[in-house]
Amino acid sequence: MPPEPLICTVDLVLLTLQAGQLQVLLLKRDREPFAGALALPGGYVHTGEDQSCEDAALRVLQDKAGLQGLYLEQLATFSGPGRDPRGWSVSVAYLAVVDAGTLDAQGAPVRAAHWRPVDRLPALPFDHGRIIATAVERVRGKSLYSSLPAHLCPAPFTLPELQAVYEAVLGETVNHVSFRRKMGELDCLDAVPGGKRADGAHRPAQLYRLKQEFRQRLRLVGRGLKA
Amino acid sequence: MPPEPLICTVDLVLLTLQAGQLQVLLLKRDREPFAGALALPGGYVHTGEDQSCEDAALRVLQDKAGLQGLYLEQLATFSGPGRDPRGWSVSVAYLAVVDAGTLDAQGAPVRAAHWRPVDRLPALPFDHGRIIATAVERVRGKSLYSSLPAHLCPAPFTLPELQAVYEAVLGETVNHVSFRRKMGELDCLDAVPGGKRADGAHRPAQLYRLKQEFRQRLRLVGRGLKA
DNA sequence: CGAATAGTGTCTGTGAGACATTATCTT
DNA sequence: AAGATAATGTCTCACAGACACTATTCG
Repeated sequence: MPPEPLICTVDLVLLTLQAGQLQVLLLKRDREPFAGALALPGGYVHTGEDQSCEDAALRVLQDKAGLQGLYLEQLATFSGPGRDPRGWSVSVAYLAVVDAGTLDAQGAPVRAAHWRPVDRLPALPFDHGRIIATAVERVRGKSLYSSLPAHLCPAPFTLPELQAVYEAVLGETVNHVSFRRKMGELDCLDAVPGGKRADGAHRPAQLYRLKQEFRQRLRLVGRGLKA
Repeated sequence: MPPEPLICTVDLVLLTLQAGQLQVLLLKRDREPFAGALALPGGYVHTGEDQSCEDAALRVLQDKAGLQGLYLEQLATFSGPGRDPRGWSVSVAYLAVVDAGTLDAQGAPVRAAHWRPVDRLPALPFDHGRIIATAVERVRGKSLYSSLPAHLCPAPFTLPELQAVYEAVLGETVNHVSFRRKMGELDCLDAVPGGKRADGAHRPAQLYRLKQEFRQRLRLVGRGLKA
C-alpha cells in the first residue's frame, strides 16, 4: 500500500525576553493559507536540501530570521486533518531561544518584526496557539532545573541580571543565595577576567559568560532551583 | 510551491517488564523494505481514518498487538533522507508501556511475539535502535519522578512489588522507607479493601491499584526519588 | 560618610536515607 | 516458637531558604 499524501512542515517557536516578558516571533504570512495573518515562522521540509527536520528548522531560522547558532530543540509534532485547510498535515515544531544581544547583532531581518508577549497572544492560524503554549510550558519547566534561561540573557551578564531573567521566566522570585549556590554547582559559567559592571552607586558585579560547551546545549541540575 | 513528497509513518516502542528487564516488542516485517527482519511495529498514517498521529499509533497498537487503554505518549520525531530506503521519511515515534497482566489478558496476538531486552538488542533496520534508546532514556528519566513504572506492574500489586519494578527500571536499589513516603505523597494508589498478598511465611502485604485518574497519565513528584 | 547593590557566612527547617523496631503471617 | 517479610518510628545528614553581615562603588 503506497503512502497517502499529506503535508509535512516544520514550525519554529522562537522566544526571547523583552520588557521582562517572554515574547514569541510572529511573521506575516506571505502566501495562502492565511496570507497576511501573523503566524509562527515555518515551511515545508525540502527533501532535496535538508538532512532532517532539524535541518529544516535551522534553515527556516536562518532564512526567515537571519539567525544561527541558537539553542534549538525539538518540541513536539502536531498533526491532524483539521489544523491546516490544505488537508491532513504534520508539523514538527521546534523551540529556539535567543537573547536580545544576539538579536541586535545578527537578527536584522526580524529586529523590527512582530514580537508578541506569550501571555497575551492574538488568535493565531493553524494550531499555532497550542504549539506556543507547549513551548512556553517546556521553557518554564526546564528553567526550574537547567541553564536554559541563560540563553535568554545577553552575554556577558552579571549574576543579578541572570537571576532577573530566571525570575521573569518563572514568574516568581528566587532566593539569591540559593541561586548563586546553584549556578556554582551547575558550573556552566565562566567569569570574564577583570570584567565588572558598574551601573550605579554601588559595588560593581562580576561579569560571566556561558561556558563554550553549553552554548548550544543545556546543563541540568539535580534537585532543581526551588523545592 | 507545492510540498515535496515524503514518507510519513508512526513507530511504536512498546515496553514491558519481563524477567526483571525492560523488553521491547519487535515484529517480523511482512513487507519491503526489510521484509522478514525484526523491527518496531509501525505503519503509515491513514489520512482518511486517523484524526492525528497519536490516533495512528493507537491503531497500530490495536491492530498489531491487540492492545488498548495503555499509557501512551509522544516520544520524538525522527527524519532524514537515509533512515528509510524508500526515500526521505518522517517517523513520529510513540512510547507505550504495558504490564504483564494486561498482556496476558488482552495481548493474545503478541504474547508469544518477539520481546527483546532493551540492553541487548540485535541490529535493527531503519533507525529503530536509536528510537528505542530514546524511549528507554525517557522511561528511566521519568521513573525518577513519576508514577510511570506503575504501568509496568500488573495490578493489583503490593508496594514491595512496585518497588522491585522501580528498581528493575532504574537499575539500582531504592530506599524502601523513602519509597513508601514518596508513594504516599504521590497519592496515586488506592488500597484494595481487604486485599492482601500472602506469598510466604511472613506478614502479608497490602494490595494497591493505580487510581482511575492516573491509568492513562502520570503523576509527577516534586523532588524525585533520589537526591 | 551614606546609600545602594554585590557577594558571603551561618542558622534553620524540611526532606531523604539509614537503622531499629514492631506487625503479621507460615511452618 | 522461629523465621521471614511488611510496615513504621526515629535519627542523622544534606540541602534550600532566610537573615545578617561584609564589600565596593558613587555622590
